[in-house]
Amino acid sequence: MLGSRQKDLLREIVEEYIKSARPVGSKSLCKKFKCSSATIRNDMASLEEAGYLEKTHISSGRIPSEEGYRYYVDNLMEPKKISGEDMLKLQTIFNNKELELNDAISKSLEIISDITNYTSVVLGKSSSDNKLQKVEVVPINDRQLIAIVITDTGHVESKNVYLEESVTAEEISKTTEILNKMLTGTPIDDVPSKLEFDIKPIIRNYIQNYEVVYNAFYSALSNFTTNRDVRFTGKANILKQPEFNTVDDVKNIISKFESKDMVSKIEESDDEVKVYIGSESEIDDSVTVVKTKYKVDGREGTIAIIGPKRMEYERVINMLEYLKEHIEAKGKGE
Amino acid sequence: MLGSRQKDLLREIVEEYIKSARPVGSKSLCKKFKCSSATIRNDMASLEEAGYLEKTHISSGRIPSEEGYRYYVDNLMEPKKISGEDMLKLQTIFNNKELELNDAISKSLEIISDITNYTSVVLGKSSSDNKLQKVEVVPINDRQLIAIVITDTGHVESKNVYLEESVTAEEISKTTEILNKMLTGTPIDDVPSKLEFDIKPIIRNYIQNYEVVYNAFYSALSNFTTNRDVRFTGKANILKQPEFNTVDDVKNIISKFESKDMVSKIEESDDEVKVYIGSESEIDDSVTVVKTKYKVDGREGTIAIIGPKRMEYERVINMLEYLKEHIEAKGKGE
DNA sequence: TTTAGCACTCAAAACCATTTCGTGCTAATA
DNA sequence: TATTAGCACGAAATGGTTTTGAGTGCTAAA
Repeated sequence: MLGSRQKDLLREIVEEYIKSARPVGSKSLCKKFKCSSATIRNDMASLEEAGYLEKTHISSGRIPSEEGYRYYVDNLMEPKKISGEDMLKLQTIFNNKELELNDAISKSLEIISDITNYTSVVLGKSSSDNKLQKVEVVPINDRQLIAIVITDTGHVESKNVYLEESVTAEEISKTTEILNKMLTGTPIDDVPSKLEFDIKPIIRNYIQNYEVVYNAFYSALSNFTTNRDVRFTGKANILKQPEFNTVDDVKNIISKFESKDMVSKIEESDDEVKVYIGSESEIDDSVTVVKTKYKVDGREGTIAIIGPKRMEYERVINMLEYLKEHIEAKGKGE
Repeated sequence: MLGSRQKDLLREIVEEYIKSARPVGSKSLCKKFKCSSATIRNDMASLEEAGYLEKTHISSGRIPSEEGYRYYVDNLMEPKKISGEDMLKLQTIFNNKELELNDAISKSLEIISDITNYTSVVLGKSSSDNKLQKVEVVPINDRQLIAIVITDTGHVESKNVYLEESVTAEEISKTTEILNKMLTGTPIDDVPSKLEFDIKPIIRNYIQNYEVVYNAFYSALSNFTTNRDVRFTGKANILKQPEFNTVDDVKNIISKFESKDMVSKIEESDDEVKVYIGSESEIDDSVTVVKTKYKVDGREGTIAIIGPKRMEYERVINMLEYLKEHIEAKGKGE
């Protein structure tokens, strides 16, 4: 167990390192603790023993280890309160009634990225567990239609329908009617099988050239993009952080950011604002991810901030909490 | 004017440098030209005089200048023919009938990025000069609607409509009817003014609580995202190129890639495949952009490959030409 | 027009000494 | 027992020197 001065010391070291990005030495803490550097060194040694501090080389100052950051976040951070300045900047966004919720979220994260120099992400919830509410069909020309699928949560996805031969307008509208009658309320994932087993036989009875129509709609509606709405802001920001100062570091982190499974690693299922430090992030040992889920009338998403482990934890956590609250309030309020 | 051996020499130097990324010296070309290094040096000096070659320092080998690449692309490249291997990889995509055109384009560019280690971009045409073809309105709940706007070229954009008070279904459908009657054929850019001056007075006559309805639709339909459909693939690829070997180079190029006006600099209006070398690219002096416009029944877009100036020009140009052809064929064919 | 030969340049690598920062340890002290 | 002063030591960063190697320009001869 840590003594009280040791806790203070750990906090001081973490915060100093967050500010300066340089290993902190014993001498620099003397005044603050009103004792000699030797005393500090003794405590530092205990903290290192306990796994909360590290050295970059045998005779360097100390930097926090992953566990050190964790302990700081869990036990040492000051009570949470967003700074007035930060709040002000975000407020203007949410006061603007004109802005759609999605745009407001994007804009907020842009601001956060700009003022913190970290990277931010919005990740819309996949629509796979949504239910189909309506299909609209709009003719573009005699061989092409657009099918617009709307889910119960308001998600819209449009698909092109290419007909191999032209089909009369009545046949299209009859098909649309059948699709709506049969598919409303169907979970998106079940649409393909329902098309094949329930709808195909019915269309056959009503439509002359039913194969053309069926094939066209089947290929349009069978593969819904699990296309999530993903918006990154400030990917290049993280490069401003001094920890990325060799070519390899930079290349490595950029590659991670661009990789295909990046998105899956950001998704969050916890309602609280959570902090994933270094290896906990699963993205890269050198970064921390702060993220949370938001829920707006059945529609969910994740918002996340990615920065170096040496991140301004309090500030980011506070901003994210504030943002989450306001997103959910705006979602209800309007 | 360049002598015939000088042309051969320039070609050889460009191609060697593209392969090796290292300045090429006079001695290494002796065997190929069956002469001494001194002779080569003389010709190199002329080529440098003419502006086609450069030195990295006073006693280094030569590298092509921007003009050197330009001359190579315009006059020295071999006749264009895509390699069988590259073609094979792209063919599989276009043989897959299931794939939608947009997906096929994305997939092709993914492949190109993977096999070349360059970055590729698809840029859908902006919808600003499209005309509104239809507005569909779908109720989500009593305070929220979704307005779906479809253009004559098949572009679909959905907007959320938030009502301040609930409005009857009849009023909504009446409004929809009016919108469609008045707005069909209107260029997207003119929608806001038409709403205000033509439609507002009419709605007033038909709808009880017309202000609520009008305000809701106005804020939904007044700002169309000039949101272009932009898809980058392999942004991190360019970092594999040896020219980006200092931290600053890497940071610089990544920042350029992430900057807001990147998109506008990629758009292409020429039907041919065009090459923009270094400063011609307007993105960064260290990159080359190869790009072309494609047109599929009235819908246009740009496809582009971004790589170092030291790019495999022939290969990229050939692939892009092949791709453009097949996109347009597929667009017609189905 | 081509070539051999030579002097010269510059970048990169290797080497070395010096400085700086901060440590661990020991022994003395409060 | 906790703190402190003092000292020897380690590693990184800094800066200067030398060496090496690739490749050039120029001149004079073939």
